[in-house]
Amino acid sequence: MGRTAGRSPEDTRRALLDAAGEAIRTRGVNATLDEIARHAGVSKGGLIYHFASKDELILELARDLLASFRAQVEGRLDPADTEPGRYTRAYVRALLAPAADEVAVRKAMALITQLTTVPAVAELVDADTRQLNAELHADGLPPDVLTLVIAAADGVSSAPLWGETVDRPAIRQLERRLIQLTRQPAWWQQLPWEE
Amino acid sequence: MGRTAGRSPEDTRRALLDAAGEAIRTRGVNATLDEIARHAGVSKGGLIYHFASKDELILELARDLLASFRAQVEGRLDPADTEPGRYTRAYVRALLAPAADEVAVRKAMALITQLTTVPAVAELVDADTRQLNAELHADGLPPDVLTLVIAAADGVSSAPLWGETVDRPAIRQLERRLIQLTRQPAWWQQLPWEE
DNA sequence: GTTACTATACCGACTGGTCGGTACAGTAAC
DNA sequence: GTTACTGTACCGACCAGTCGGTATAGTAAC
Repeated sequence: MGRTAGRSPEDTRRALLDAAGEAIRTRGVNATLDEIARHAGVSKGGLIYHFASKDELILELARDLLASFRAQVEGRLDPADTEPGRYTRAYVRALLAPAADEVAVRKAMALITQLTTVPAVAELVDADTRQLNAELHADGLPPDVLTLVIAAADGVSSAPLWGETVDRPAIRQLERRLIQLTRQPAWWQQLPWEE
Repeated sequence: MGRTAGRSPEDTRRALLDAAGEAIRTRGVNATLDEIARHAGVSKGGLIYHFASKDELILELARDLLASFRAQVEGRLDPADTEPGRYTRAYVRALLAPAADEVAVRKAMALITQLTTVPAVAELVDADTRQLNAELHADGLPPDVLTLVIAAADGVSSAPLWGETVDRPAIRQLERRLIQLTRQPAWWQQLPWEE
């Protein structure tokens, strides 16, 4: 048999990556190739046609996730915003914003942690993190404020790892406050010091 | 052969749990029983003697990690501190303090995320998180301040997941500021609102 | 406009190795 | 004699990767 449905190879590839993500997120990296393939409406042979090995599939999935996260951040840059901290604000929005793809972004975090068992992926993630951090630190905010804002954003995005579902309104408020902080870094730095 | 070294069964059990943690942290849940056993200086048969199955070993490891984290938090409760937010402060200290076991606590986070691929562990973690959250919310702090403090602490502890090593001084400062915040929640709530 | 051929995009049966778990006989410490 | 193992041998399941086959689209000579 050949191309049965009117689906383009690129669509199949996409479907395979999505299916792999879904499967690995729930079942871990021991998710079967067969399982992934079938979930994408393809046979195992078809999967292998697109991705030579399981490791390659996983590596490609990792690349895809990192790239899409980058795109999320970049997409949330405010063109009208030229003040220091604009990139940090986009970062916060990407991690906290309750858009339709918010779930996707945050679930991706949980997924990546699974993928890092493949050494090549671990390196990839490490390099990407370093790069992202460098960009954030070149954003013009005082380091101590940046540390807080990044930590808070990361914390919220890591919450689903523990199965917890944080309530939306609280996150929205936190988002607004964090962004406000990047505009008034002095506020945080002037927290009165007792003792 | 029999008991070769003068090691108590409890020590062997401990060694097995530690070895399992180390192996799974680096190689994922597909780490071999044989591998784990040898790393603990025990044969595979010896491992099975203590843990009937791999799932049981993993489940026990998860229990151990959760319990030791609880112990960490409890151990950092200040007996002289009776103000609202005392439990939250212990939580922050447990996650951010640069003690000798700090690395252990934070690495444990990365490990647990691996273990959650076993459904029973996922439930366990979920239940534990819910409980912990309930205790934190019953700590007398305003919810919005609590959200920030928890998120920031979680964020720092999740950083090693991405391979990044955050610099100590920055974390120490953040720790002090977060604890300060729990003592002056109004400060955060009075962050001026422009726009 | 039919024939011939090629490239693409798969299918699915099979294989070879890996790994969890079992079984058991022996053995050293307590 | 019980506990706490060692060491070996083995079974069965599962699974990644291989491979021969197949359907379809495109191309191009005639």
